[in-house]
Amino acid sequence: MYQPLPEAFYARDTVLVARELLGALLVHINDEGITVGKIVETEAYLQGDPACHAARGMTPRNSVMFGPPGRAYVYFTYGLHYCFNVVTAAAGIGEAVLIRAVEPLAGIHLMKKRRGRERLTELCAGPARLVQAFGITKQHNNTDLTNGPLFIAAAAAPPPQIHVTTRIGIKEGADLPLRFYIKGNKFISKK
DNA sequence: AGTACGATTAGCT
DNA sequence: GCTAATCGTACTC
Repeated sequence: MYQPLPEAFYARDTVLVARELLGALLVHINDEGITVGKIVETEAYLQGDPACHAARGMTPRNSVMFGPPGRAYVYFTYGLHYCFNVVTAAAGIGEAVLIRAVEPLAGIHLMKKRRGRERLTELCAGPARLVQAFGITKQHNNTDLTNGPLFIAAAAAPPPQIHVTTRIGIKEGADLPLRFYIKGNKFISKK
């Protein structure tokens, strides 16, 4: 029913991918059930960008970013949270798009159970929140988003109006306009 | 071997 | 608005 976007979708300019991911559907199927949400907020992390994990060369943690596009880059931060990215561009480049917020569409009961929250706006508005709501774990790091239980499907609606701002929660590169979200959407992580 | 800190969140003032 | 929670990672000595 949902068809994963092909590797060719991810193997393009990272900013373009970040913009075109808005409206696309994040899908995860596991033994607990299926969860689906519309991607409403993304951030691009680029080569030569001081905020990018890959900016200072390859390390064990960021090596996935240098791998083929269309893989999941899941990293641990603040001692208790995970964030989910899609690897973009081409192998060896080290760029990715952080998925920052999703609008819940299906599997909402499961999301509520995983999050321990009832309000829809508290389920998937924030990078670590959506990871928890979708049951994404460190086991998904480096998994193939074009062929597997965790994937992204093409948008069901025409391209949305996009708002561009600076990125959230970073110190270096904080002035770059690399955050994208769907104008007027109620499930954004922050105004 | 030691240490500083982070692409966050929740709860409290 | 402020800050504790919490630990893997990267970097220094």
